[in-house]
Amino acid sequence: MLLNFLIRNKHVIIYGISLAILLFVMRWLQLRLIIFNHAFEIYIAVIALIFTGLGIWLALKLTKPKVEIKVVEQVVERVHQVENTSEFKLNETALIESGLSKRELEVLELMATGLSNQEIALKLFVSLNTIKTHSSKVFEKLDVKRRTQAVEKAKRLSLIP
Amino acid sequence: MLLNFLIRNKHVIIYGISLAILLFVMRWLQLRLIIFNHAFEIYIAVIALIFTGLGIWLALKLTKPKVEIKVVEQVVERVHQVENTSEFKLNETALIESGLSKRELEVLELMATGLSNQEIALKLFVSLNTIKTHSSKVFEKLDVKRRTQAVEKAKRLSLIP
DNA sequence: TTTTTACTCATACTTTCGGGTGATTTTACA
DNA sequence: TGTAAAATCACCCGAAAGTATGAGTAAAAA
Repeated sequence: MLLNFLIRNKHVIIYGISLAILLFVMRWLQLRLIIFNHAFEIYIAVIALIFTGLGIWLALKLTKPKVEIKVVEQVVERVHQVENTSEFKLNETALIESGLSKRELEVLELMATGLSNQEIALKLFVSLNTIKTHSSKVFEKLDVKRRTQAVEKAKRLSLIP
Repeated sequence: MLLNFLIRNKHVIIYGISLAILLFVMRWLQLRLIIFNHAFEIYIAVIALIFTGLGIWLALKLTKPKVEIKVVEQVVERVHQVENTSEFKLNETALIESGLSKRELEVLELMATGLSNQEIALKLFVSLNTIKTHSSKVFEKLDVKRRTQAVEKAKRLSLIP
């Protein structure tokens, strides 16, 4: 349907509309900037910067991290706490068993670095509420109550370095 | 050296030069495009597109490639609770430098196990407020803002296992 | 002996966390 | 193409964490 089409191409449409609006604004701005010397160059530079930023934003937003987790075989369990010197080996088995999703693991990792939920949200380009949801699920899946416990347990299970 | 500097900032330099050239070309193009109606809009659109592309390229170029996790087969030996031969060596120097007192270090250690302030207070037979005071001092001395950061930093400094 | 330091505790206040609920949107897959 | 899981976001509310300030006490250092 048309509606479906519109929804599916939301990003593109928003992008197009933004571009149109920007063109209009720029056109309007030109009328009063034109009186200055080099206004044109400044104008172009501003546009270039804005759209470079937009491009970066687009790339970050639309790029999907192609992370795939495949399980072929599970052999044995047990964790070993080798005093790692720079060599961290993710315990795939424990990861699967924990049931953590990609995103949840990502949040957990950032959590372990000591970031607040707000900081994590900013880093991942999502809202604070989203991070709260993720972290809640992490706690649930790791069967802990606090982020400090989650980090401690995750390290013990070699889910994070 | 200068050469090194140039190489290291290759991307930025190329970007800057491209921008300059583009400005120049655009300026030149303007002279013959200006005669058409809406030439300006076309002009801007072209710039917008080019720089959007540039932004995308930049983002893709500067962003670390996405990771792909694959599990094929795990050969894990059973390590039976050899569970640390306790090879933790406290970094005395770092401890002195940090200026942490005995009690503060104690609180920090319990913190690292994921205990809440209330739990720590119960464990040490002191009031919650006392623990809050201690933890505040710990954060201050470690120059961090949150307990998760404190734990992370303390581990890095080998103040705790 | 005086001073300093560590430890203790309190009150008041702000911020962050975490639980609970519900909803929409993507994505993957059968 | 419909369904299930994952990801996103919102709002409320209570608990926990953290800040600021002040203060009393005991032990160590001067």
